[in-house]
Amino acid sequence: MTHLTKMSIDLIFQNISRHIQLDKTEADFFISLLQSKKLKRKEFLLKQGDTCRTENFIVKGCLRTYTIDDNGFEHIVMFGIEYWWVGDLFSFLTQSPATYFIDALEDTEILQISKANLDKLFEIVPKFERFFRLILQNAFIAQQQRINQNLSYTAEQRYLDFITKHPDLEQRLSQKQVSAYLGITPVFLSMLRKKLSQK
Amino acid sequence: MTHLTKMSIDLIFQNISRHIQLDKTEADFFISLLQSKKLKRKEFLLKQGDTCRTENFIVKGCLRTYTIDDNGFEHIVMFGIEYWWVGDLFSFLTQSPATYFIDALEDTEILQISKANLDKLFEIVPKFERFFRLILQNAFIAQQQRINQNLSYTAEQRYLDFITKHPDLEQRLSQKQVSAYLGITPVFLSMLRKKLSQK
DNA sequence: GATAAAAATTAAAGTAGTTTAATAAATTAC
DNA sequence: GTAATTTATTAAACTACTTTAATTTTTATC
Repeated sequence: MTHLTKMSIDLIFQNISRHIQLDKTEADFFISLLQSKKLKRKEFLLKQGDTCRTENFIVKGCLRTYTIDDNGFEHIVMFGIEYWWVGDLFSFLTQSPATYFIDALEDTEILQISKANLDKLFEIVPKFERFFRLILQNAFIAQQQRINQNLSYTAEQRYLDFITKHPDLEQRLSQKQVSAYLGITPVFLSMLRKKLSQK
Repeated sequence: MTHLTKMSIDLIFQNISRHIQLDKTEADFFISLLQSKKLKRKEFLLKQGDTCRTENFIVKGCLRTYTIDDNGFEHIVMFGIEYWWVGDLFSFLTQSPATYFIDALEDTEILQISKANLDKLFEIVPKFERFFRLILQNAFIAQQQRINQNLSYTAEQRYLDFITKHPDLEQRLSQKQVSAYLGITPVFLSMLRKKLSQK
């Protein structure tokens, strides 16, 4: 745990002010509930089975939330980059063992809020109920779209959609990570890319 | 639009009181914002391209939210039964054309709240921000689990998981609907069932 | 209660995506 | 800066799931 920088504070308020307006007292109180943390590439934020004790706002870097199946294959349920909130929500809310692993794909800096502090925040500044409802709404809609695409599209269509919708992310990720998100093998993604490049 | 019955009012308060507590004035105000509607089996609540003007609480019956792909196949992103809220959230929030079709798989009764009335509700009884945040949290977690299963499991595993987790639903749905939810063809589901029954 | 329509079953041929394995290219680490 | 490790490519054999089509069973309709 390191000291909160001015830059990271600015960044999180930039995110928050898109949804709710805070006065000075509310803003200061919110900041007092946060802790800063840095993760080296490949370092874990959460391991399956541990309890997720914080919700995490990414100031800089890239995280992935994933599982490992019975055959040892990784499956990525979400990536997180700057401005995203990440965590294992179920584990966080119920303080029960986590379903997911979360680790850093780049050196990453996050701001953390504990469950106790978030509960306190909701109680003292109820506006934050609204903030997290809005964040959740967006995440819910994005997830529903992904479910629909997984049902409706071929791997090729999903890949094309991914690079169109997230050109920024595609730059930062290895093909292995992209394939683990799309639900195909790295070998097949390589074949798709070859085929598409020949068109 | 029909009159709100005592039964449907009781049912929605049963749902709400699991998350927030209301006094008489708040409860009466909430009820004044609702409208009741009945749908016959096969009737549409929403069609792709139309604007989703209400969020809908199911009092009785069963709805499905789905898309139709370029080849005319239906893909179900969610079922809704008693106590569930359904709608096309993106279309509802932005009042833009809907992505999804929603229709009734059984004769169904719902309670509806319009966007204007929900906005008013949040303003006058902010506790409802919390209520919808909690509803959304649960829906988000369930969707994330489904994404993970679509990535990690074979069709057989997903089917077994579905009937274990939703034995009630399985009873009420045709195999065609179940297959459109699992992301496989009705033919393949039939083959799976035969194989499993022989074990 | 007969007829029509929709859903489920079965089988056989076809295909999108996997697996395995070998090689090449890129990245990491000392 | 070189060795070691990880990632990407390619090809060939394989399999989970689809497609088509014919038949049976169930459900809906008047």
